[in-house]
Amino acid sequence: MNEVLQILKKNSLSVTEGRKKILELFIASEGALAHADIEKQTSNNFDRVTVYRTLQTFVEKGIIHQIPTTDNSVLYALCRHNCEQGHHHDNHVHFICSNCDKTICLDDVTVPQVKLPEGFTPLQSAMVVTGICLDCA
Amino acid sequence: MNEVLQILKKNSLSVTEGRKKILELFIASEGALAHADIEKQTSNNFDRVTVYRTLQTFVEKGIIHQIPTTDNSVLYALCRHNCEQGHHHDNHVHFICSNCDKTICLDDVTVPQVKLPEGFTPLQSAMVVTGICLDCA
DNA sequence: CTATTTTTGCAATACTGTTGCAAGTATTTG
DNA sequence: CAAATACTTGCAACAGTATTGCAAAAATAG
Repeated sequence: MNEVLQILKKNSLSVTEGRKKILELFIASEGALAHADIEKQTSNNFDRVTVYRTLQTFVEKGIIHQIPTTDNSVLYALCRHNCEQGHHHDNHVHFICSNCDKTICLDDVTVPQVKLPEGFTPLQSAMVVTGICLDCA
Repeated sequence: MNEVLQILKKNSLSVTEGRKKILELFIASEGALAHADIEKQTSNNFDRVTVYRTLQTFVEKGIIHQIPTTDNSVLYALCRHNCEQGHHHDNHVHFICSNCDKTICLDDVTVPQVKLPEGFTPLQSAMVVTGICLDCA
């Protein structure tokens, strides 16, 4: 409960109902959340615009990070390993369960380096693995 | 030119203007294409719906594959290494240039295997690397 | 060339995301 | 603690993106 306040303060964000609620959702949820999930789970207590802006703010502050998908949706997840200043978000692997459709951050699995062809300079890498998760096994 | 017909026949698809044109676009383009690119480059000769349906059909047949991104757009690219039946699409690395914004399939760079925590079974892996490409170096 | 199957385009609809601005809420400071 | 300031929210309007049903048109099979 206090965790939420700490995070907001630490990032010099005003403490508002919306931000508290949305942060709590992320903390409570195991996996990643899409914008639509959040709207549903807050029972439309907040304006769509507010949710968009809150997510954007959280991404900028490095509180959450975005996960790439192939289905035209963007997923968001908490940065657990207290990443600083919005850097280093993408160095863990994301797992999407094809059974329960949950997206899980494998915080302990780092994205391996790959050898790129001559002339390509890597800056950031993202990796998404699809398969069957722990709960569905 | 004939390549296009071959591909369509091989997948038992009717040969139509739209499909031919869109396939030609993919063959001509080095990188990946978004739905919007295709609409622009066909000068709106085809209905938006037709483009959507064509892309969907091509994905189902395994002619093209989707590339995950974090900005709510889906990119499509040709499967070069004649993947069969829609399998094995995601085993090469995709590169997005942060300078020119092109997305390039690195067909020769395969996605490395990662060790997942106990209980997770991988089926498919996708990897996207962001950085500076050959042309922008 | 005709019959059948497949694909297209239109219309309607729904979802997703963004911006400006006024009103409201949170924080700062004296 | 109250007033001043700064920040956040909600509304309205808008733009872009994606989906579905159905009738017309085109492609393929016989």
